[in-house]
Formats: sequence, C-alpha cells, structure tokens
Amino acid sequence: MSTVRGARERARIEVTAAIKDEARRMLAAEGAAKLSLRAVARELGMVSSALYRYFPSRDELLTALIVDAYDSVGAAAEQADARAHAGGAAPRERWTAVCEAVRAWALDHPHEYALIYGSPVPGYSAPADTIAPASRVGNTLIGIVRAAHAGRGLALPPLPAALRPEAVRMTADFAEGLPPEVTAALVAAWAQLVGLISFELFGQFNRVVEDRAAFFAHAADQLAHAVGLPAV
Amino acid sequence: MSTVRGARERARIEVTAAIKDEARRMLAAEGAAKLSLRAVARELGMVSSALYRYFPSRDELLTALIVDAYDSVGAAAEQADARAHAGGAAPRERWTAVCEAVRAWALDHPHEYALIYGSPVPGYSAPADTIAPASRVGNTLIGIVRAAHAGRGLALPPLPAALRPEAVRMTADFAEGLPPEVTAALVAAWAQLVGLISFELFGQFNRVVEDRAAFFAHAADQLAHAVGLPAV
DNA sequence: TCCAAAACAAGAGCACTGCTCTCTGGATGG
DNA sequence: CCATCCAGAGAGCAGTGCTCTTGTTTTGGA
Repeated sequence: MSTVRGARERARIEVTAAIKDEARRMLAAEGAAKLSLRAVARELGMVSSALYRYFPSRDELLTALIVDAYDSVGAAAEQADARAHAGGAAPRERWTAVCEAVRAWALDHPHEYALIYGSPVPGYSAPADTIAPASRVGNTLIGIVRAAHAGRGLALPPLPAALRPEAVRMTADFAEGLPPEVTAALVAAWAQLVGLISFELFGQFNRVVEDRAAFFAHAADQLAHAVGLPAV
Repeated sequence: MSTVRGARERARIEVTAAIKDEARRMLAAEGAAKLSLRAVARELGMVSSALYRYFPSRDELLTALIVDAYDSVGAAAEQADARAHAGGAAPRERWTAVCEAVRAWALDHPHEYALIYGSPVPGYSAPADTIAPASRVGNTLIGIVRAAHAGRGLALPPLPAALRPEAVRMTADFAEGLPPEVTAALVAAWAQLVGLISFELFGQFNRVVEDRAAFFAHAADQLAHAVGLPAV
C-alpha cells in the first residue's frame, strides 16, 4: 500500500502536501476568490507552470481543499459527539454539542465554510470523491437521533401524504430504522442548521441579531425538538 | 425631482441602465465570477475604461445588482403575500405562500440568489443602501406573524433566560408588538428557510432529497408551526 | 453669443490571472 | 550504461481590473 517506493514518490507527495498547505493558508487569509496558483507557486519558490504537474487546474486544487474542509468539519462534529457521548450526555445534549461544534468550526474557518456551504464556485462541482466526506456531519446527526430512537422511541406528527414516499425512500437510503417523519425532519434540520450559521457568518444577522451565541444555542435546541429529541 | 434636465442626464441614466441590464444578463447566464467589466463594455460597444464613468469599480456594479436582487425577491414575496391575503388565506397559508414564492424566485434566479444569500464575494460588503431592500422579505414574514398575533395571539414556549434580553431588544428594534419568543423564532425561521433553499440550490440535496417540492412544502409548513402560526 | 468648465469616450499601458507549449537536466529502472 | 520519464523553467497567449492621458462634446454662466 503505502510502501515508500522511492525518493521520487516521496518528493511528489511532499510537494503536493506543501501546495495544499500553502493554498489553504491563502484561502484562510483571503478567501477563495483571492487564491491564485501563481501566488502559491511564488510562495513555494517554484514557477507557476510547475504546479500543473500536481494539480491539473485551479479548480482541482479547490476541490482538494473542499474535500479537506468537509473532513475537517466532519471530524469536529464527530469529536464533539464522542466527547458528549463519553460524558454520558443525553441525545438532546449530544445534538446541541454537535451543532455548537459545527458553528465553532465555521467561525474558526470562515472561508473554508464558505467554500463548502456557500455558493458553489465554478458553475458547480460535486465530484464523486466529495460525497463521502460531505456526509460526515449528517451521519453524526443521524447517529444521535438513531440512538435516541432506539432508547425510547421518537414520536413526531405524521407526514403529509405527498411526502411520505420520499421520506420512506430517504430512510431506506441513509437512515435505516428511523421513522420516516424523523428522517424528513432530520434532513430539514440539517439544512436549517447550516442556514443559521450561514446567516451569522455571511453578515445577514448584522443589525439584527447581536448575541449570536445565545441565539444559536436556543435555535439549535429548538432544532433538536423539531427532530423529536426529548428535552432533558 | 425627476425633471428631465437635459440630454446628458438622460443619456447617463440610460447608459447606466444598459450597463446594469447587460451585467444582469451575464450574471444570470454565467454567475458572478464570470461577470467582467470588459465583457459588458464589449457587448455595449464601448471601451472598458469608459465604463468607469458609471461605476467606480466592479464591486460597485455587483453591489448595484445585489440591491436589485434583494428588491426582486422582496417584491416576489410581497406579491405572493398580497395575493394570499386578498384570497382570504389564513396566516399559515400566507406564510407558506411567501416561502414558496422565495423558493420559486431562487430557482428562477439561481445566480442572483447566490449573490445575495451565498458567500459574500469581496471579503464582504454590506453598504448601507442594501439594508433596506435586504429586509423586505423579512418584513413580509413579520407582517404575517403580526397579523396572526393580533388575530388570536400566539403561544410559544418561554425563552431561556440567556436569550430573553436579546429577544426583547430585537422585538423593540424591528418587530414591535410581538412576544419576544415569537420574534426569536421568526428570525431563526427566516435563516432556516434560506438554509433549506440554499441546500437545494447549491447541490447539497443531490443524492439525498429527490422530491424537493414536496420536501420544501412540508419544511415550510413546519417552520410556520415553529413561529406559532396555528394550523389551518 | 462665446468660452471656460465639466463630462465623456478612447487608447495605451500596468500588473495580475489561468493555462499551454517547448525545452533542459537529472533521477529511474531495465 | 543508457533510454525513458518527469519535475521544473521559461516564454507566451488571452484574458482580467484599473489608471492615466489625450482628444471631443455638451453644458451653463458671463
């Protein structure tokens, strides 16, 4: 597998990593719009054309950063859940812990957040290798709700007939075992959570919400309620 | 006021409008990233430097388009509400009508939507002249909830102590007369609504939600419930 | 009516971008 | 040992936002 073939391979993965690191630095500093291949190359002491041996285009570099960002926020969410779980937290507390972790990650990495949850940059690109990392946070939330359901069951109002087949399909696809109402509520809650964070991060709460932490905490708790997690 | 001073003034506002129109066309066709001053000038048969007499920079042009986009979606929301209101709809129906109108506008104007609710393009810019147009949709939703409150009153669970002062302040600032719990729920619901639309538009629902219309309809209805609007 | 001032358009140019091509020197592996 | 491959260099193309200078036209006051 990862047998170190030779100096050449080693150098290649090293340079690739250096490029990504530098690019991530620039992304964090200035945002995706200001990230330029030439600047990255300049900073690394190479010429811009040499960089194309490692990434076929600027968009490919961005895609690599996108995957990393998904993994980063996914890891943050999973760790927060694991910590809460280990501390014997109830499902509702685990839920809010994950929500807070995602928000904290977003505030810490605003440009990376914008890259993955803001407007898609190049027309739009969702290569196959992004879909697994992209679902880590969602899967974490599913895990929490599933645990709660296994614990004492979740009761939500019944779905409208028009949505029922879709909710059943979604459940079969990625939330096996959950009541369809819960699956639908969960997916909506996940989108809504990102909406809350985006509004805060993208300036939509300017002159509207001042105490963002308190506001978010309450909204996240209400979201937990909306997916049927019992209050502690 | 708008007394036509002379041929010069007239020409100026005409050219300004032509520039914005062409820019909007390009925005709709290719997205904000591909909108270039030079291309606009080329299409209009002028040289790029001449364009700087009308807009001091590319960002200023984009800001003008942002304001227009806010006005466009705001008008769509207001019209949908007016239609529902005229048809004798209950508050909850007015609410979902506005939600559907915003979603429909977004699907019709994806790049303009991305411009206003996606990641802010230049670092970030929220000039003073954008804040009024930006609040039209929000104000429409406030109006609906206010009417419902005046009608029979809205009852929501009490706020956590940590959020109460903030909710009271928000109420005094832009939602006079509403119970603070409702104000807080309303602001959250607005952000969450945009989160739902963004997920759909930005591809986050790919391989997750298929029947987006049914899904959204249910989510919007649940949002109405979350702000305390009684079911019809 | 005439003329200075202001507004406008055009062109050249700067510094930057992504990306392609060709060429060279050195490591790789048969 | 030597042919092969490949990383890097350099030049160059087409495009970008923006500035500065140079003519030209319109305007409003004396």
